[in-house]
Amino acid sequence: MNEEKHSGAPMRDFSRSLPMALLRAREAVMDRFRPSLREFGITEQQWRVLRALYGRGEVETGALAGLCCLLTPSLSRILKHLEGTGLVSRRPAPSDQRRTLVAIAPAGRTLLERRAPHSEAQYRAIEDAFGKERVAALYETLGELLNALEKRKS
Amino acid sequence: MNEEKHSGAPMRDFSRSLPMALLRAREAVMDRFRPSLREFGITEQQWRVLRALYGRGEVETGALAGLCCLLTPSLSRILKHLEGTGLVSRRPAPSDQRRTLVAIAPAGRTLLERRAPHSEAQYRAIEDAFGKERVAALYETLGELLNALEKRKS
DNA sequence: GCCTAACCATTAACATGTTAAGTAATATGA
DNA sequence: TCATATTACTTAACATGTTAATGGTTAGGC
Repeated sequence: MNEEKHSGAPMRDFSRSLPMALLRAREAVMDRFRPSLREFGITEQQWRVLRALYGRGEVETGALAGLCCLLTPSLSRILKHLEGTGLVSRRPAPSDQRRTLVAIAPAGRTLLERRAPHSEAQYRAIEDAFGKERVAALYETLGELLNALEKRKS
Repeated sequence: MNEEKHSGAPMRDFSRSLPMALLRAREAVMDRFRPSLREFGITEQQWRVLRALYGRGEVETGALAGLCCLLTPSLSRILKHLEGTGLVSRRPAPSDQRRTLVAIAPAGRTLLERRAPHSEAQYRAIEDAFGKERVAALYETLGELLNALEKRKS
């Protein structure tokens, strides 16, 4: 079932889509974190930015985008919002006026430290449900997949 | 390094974020598919819809959303676009006028069958880079993670 | 020093993600 | 059968994803 007759090779089964499999898994994980994010009035991406800035001093916009896995246009809008609500601060780099240095602001630090325990609780729940060693192994596998794919991109 | 002194427990390292790890991996994979999607003038989500409809006859909107891992508001807009460009067709279900039945149209089928070989080529490249067995094992692990998380959501 | 290329961030435009509200059709129960 | 709740989809509003274009800023060659 779920197949068609064609001249060429049969179509790959839809369940064997790597992007879909990764997306589904990510959504299942995020479902655990979304309630607390909503409770703190912050989006997933805004959280990623605060999370990346925490304990890191000033970071350039481009580097921050890499850390958060965001494209710079998205980050640009997110920073505008975070700066507006006083969670981060921005200033041009003294040595190079093209660059912008971003840092977490006191309000951002406070928000992050308040939500962190909620986040950790969900991590524990996930490890309980799936197994701590299996979670660790998954990090390992995903990191290796990254290494394998990032060399020689076609 | 990358730590701070606080009263409570130390902050989880940013590299140990499961959503981030899954997102990074997915982005690395998608980087392989995006050029061909662009070449065929279609977005990732539009492709997912065509891919899900292919070989499946008529599908209700709600079920289609589940198959594609899309929320229904997003799918609603995507279907409007796909119907406008003649890639899918929609009609109300005869038995229940609330429901909408969606099917892939001939133009959609043609587009899908033309792009499929490009997509398969990238799958082969990924399997060559990471190992066919390791890719299969990853599908397995992600599926089991899904099972573990979808029971008793808190 | 000056012109140009390269660089970095932002803005623009369109598509999607996310939550809430709206609308029409069906099911339910008094 | 009629009011009500429920269901399925759509719209709305705001935030982000994605690619292209814009606008300052610095670097290099001359």
